Order: sequence, then C-alpha cells, then structure tokens
Amino acid sequence: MIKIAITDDHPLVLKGITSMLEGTPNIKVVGAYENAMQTLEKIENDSPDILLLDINLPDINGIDLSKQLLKKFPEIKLIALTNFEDVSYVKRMLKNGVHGYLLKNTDRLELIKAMKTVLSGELFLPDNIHARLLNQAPNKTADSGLKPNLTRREQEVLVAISEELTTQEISEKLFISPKTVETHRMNIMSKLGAKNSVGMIKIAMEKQLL
Amino acid sequence: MIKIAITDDHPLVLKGITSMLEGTPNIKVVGAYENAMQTLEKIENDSPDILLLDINLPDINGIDLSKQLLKKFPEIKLIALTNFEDVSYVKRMLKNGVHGYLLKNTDRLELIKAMKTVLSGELFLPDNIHARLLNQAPNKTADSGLKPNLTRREQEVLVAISEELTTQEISEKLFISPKTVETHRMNIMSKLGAKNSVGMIKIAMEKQLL
DNA sequence: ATCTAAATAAGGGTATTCCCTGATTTTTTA
DNA sequence: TAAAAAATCAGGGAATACCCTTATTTAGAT
Repeated sequence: MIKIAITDDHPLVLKGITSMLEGTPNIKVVGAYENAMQTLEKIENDSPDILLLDINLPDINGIDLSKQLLKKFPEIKLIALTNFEDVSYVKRMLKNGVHGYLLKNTDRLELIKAMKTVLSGELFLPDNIHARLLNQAPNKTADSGLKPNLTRREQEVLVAISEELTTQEISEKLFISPKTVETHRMNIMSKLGAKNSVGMIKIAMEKQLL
Repeated sequence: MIKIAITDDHPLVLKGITSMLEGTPNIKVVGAYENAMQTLEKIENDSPDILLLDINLPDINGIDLSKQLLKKFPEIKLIALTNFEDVSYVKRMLKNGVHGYLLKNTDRLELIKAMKTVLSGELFLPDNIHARLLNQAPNKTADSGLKPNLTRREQEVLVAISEELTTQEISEKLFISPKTVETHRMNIMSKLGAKNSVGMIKIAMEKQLL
C-alpha cells in the first residue's frame, strides 16, 4: 500500500487528486494539508511515502518547505505540483532534491505513473515540460505542444523586439517593410498566446526562446 | 434540482468540484467540459442552470466565451472560476454580465452559497477577493534585498504590466488614475534603464524581480 | 515636527503597437 | 511537382504606450 499526502491551499486540488486516486488499488491518501505549517505538523504522524507539494503556498514557498521536509524526512518522496508558469521554481526545487513534478492539469494515469516512478528511486519529469526545462538543445523531434516552433524569421524579429527596437528599426535592420515586421510580431504573439509584446517577451523568456 | 455544468481544462478542477458537490441534495453535475468548443457544443443539450466557467481556457478566453454564452443562453447563470491573479479579467467578465465569481481555492460551503446566490438573481462576490481588491493586498516580496530600488507601488505596477494588463486595466485594478500608472511605468523604466515596456520586463525577469 | 521619498494626478501631445483584412511570392516538404 | 508553410507587403484605423512637465497629498524617517 502506497501512502500519499497532499499539500495544496486549494481544496479543489485536494479533492481532485483524492478523487482521482480513489479506487486505485494499493494507493491511499493519508493526509491533506492546506499550508506549510500544517504539513510540517502532521506529516510525521501520517508518514506518507509520497507528498504532492504545491509550489505556491500561502505561508512559505514550496522551495523552502521542500528543503525542510527533505532534511527532516529524507525517506519521503516529494513531487512538486505546479502550473507551467512556475518553471524557474521547479528548476530550483529539483536542485534541492525534489523527486519529480507534475503539472496541475495532469490526469489520473500520469499521476499514478509519477508515483511509481519516484518510488522506484527515479526522477519523474513529465516529458512535455521536461523538454522545455532541461533540454536546452532544441530537439525538433519532440512534439512541441508547449514549445511553439517559431520560424527563423520570427525568431529574428523576436530577438529584435527583445532588444527594444521599434518596428521601424527592426525593418531597417532586417531590410524588410515595417508591415512585414508587424505581421511577424502578430504571428509570434499568436503562437505564444500573448496579448501584447510584454507578454510575448515574458513567455519567450520562460520558454527559453531568448 | 439544480443542474450544474463546469468548464475547465484541468481535470483536477473538474473532479474536485464534482467531488465536492457529490451527495449534496438538490444539486447535480450534468456536464463537464474541457474547453470552449466543447462547452458550446454540449451545453444546450445538458441545459444546466449554472455554468462554472474557468477564465483560462486553451481555445478562447473566458471573456469571449461568456459573451457568447450569455447571448445564446441568457437564462444560464455564469460563475467565473479564477485564481486571484485574474482580477482584471473578472472585472471585465462582470461587466459582460457574468453572475459571480469564485476563487479556485474555494470550499464546499462557499461553492454552494455561490450557487444559491446567483440563482436568486444576485451577484456572488466572495468577500476575500473583495477585501483584496479594496485593500490592495501587498504582494509578498519579502526578499527585496537584492532588488533595485523599486518602491512597493512600482513593484505592483511592474507585476501588473507583466500580466499583460493595459494602463487602463492597471488603473482599475489598483484604483488609481491611468496617469499615475503611466508615471509609475516611466519611473520603473528609468530605474531599470529600459527603453520600453518590453525592455522593462526583460530586465525585470533577468534581475528576478518577477 | 520637519524633511524627504513616495504616491498621486493631469495636460498635451507624439509614437508605436495592435488588429483586421486581404494578398503575392518564395521556400520547404510530402 | 503539387501542396503547404513561410515570408513578404499593405491599408486603415483604434488602442495604447511613450514623453515631458508640473504639482499636490501622503507616509516614512531623523
């Protein structure tokens, strides 16, 4: 029997995961905590094999909590729960010894797979993020559901925008019309799901396109 | 019997809400949709009284979807599901005629209360967000030691800009004049040495201000 | 209590981005 | 070689950002 505990300040997530795991043989949810303090208080008594740990907690951040937990309970496997926006956190948590991470829009199968993986001593890294995070080298084989593939020209325009150039300046730099630059910019924004140039640069940096 | 449907691309949320409402008398979850398209396709057939609608959907945004839904099905009550980051969206959705909103870290009681409220024809606005909106909860930037000398307000404006909000939207979020927002933005750019908002966000991310 | 930094606000612009539409040419890929 | 993707260009207008200046009110520090 694998014992699971969850720390998340969203009751919805707590309920959701519990519900997902209900009826799964050999897995039992033994604890559900809403913040770091509660986790530290109750986890010893519940003695879970795995703790699913939300990164955004109200009291202290997931990084500090994971450090403390790993120090006190080195036998517990930690899986970070995260939205994909939290990439930088995840990186740091992995460095701190967290055993895996899951996107919050995970499904039941992945959840179970993650648990088996970390229990076997391996790291669990969902491959869609994994590619983005650790695979700095552009691996074109991966189905880039999350990493939008910009064309060469779009990439150039993106870089130019990130250099604070105006449309006019970019057009002069690349020897194309300002209208073309605008088209490229719109297409980049569309591909990245950004509402404006600020979002474009933010997302591009998070996805390591810059 | 109150019929509920849910639109959210996170299976966790779907499961969580369904699980929360299970066993509640007079409430039944009749539909669960993962995106806007599915919602539009299936909602007529399911004919829920209330739709819980996530604001961040993969295909189109919650604002557009709520507009469409309210036009086609004016009798349906819409409750926006949101993280607190989405304050500006919520405002716009309320303007569009949405009947209430819930934080995703809601609990069962609030959920049920929200439903009863909107069914009675009133708006449901959870008071914790209300307080947040009114008080302008200071963002927790405890470790401001390393950072350039941005003031608290500048920090808030910076974050808002990074969330792709316009000057107008930021002014509504922070309850200050658009001109003040512009002043803050100018001062931030000046402090960071950026030529425009793009540079501002880029530098801010590099300096880990975001 | 006084001084100072911060936050607020506005006028009056100019520059730039954003958005939609529609289109032609070039390059890559199946 | 045909089809698809990429790159090119444009008009026209709305929305937003950018810039400089000045000024009052508020809050924090000595």
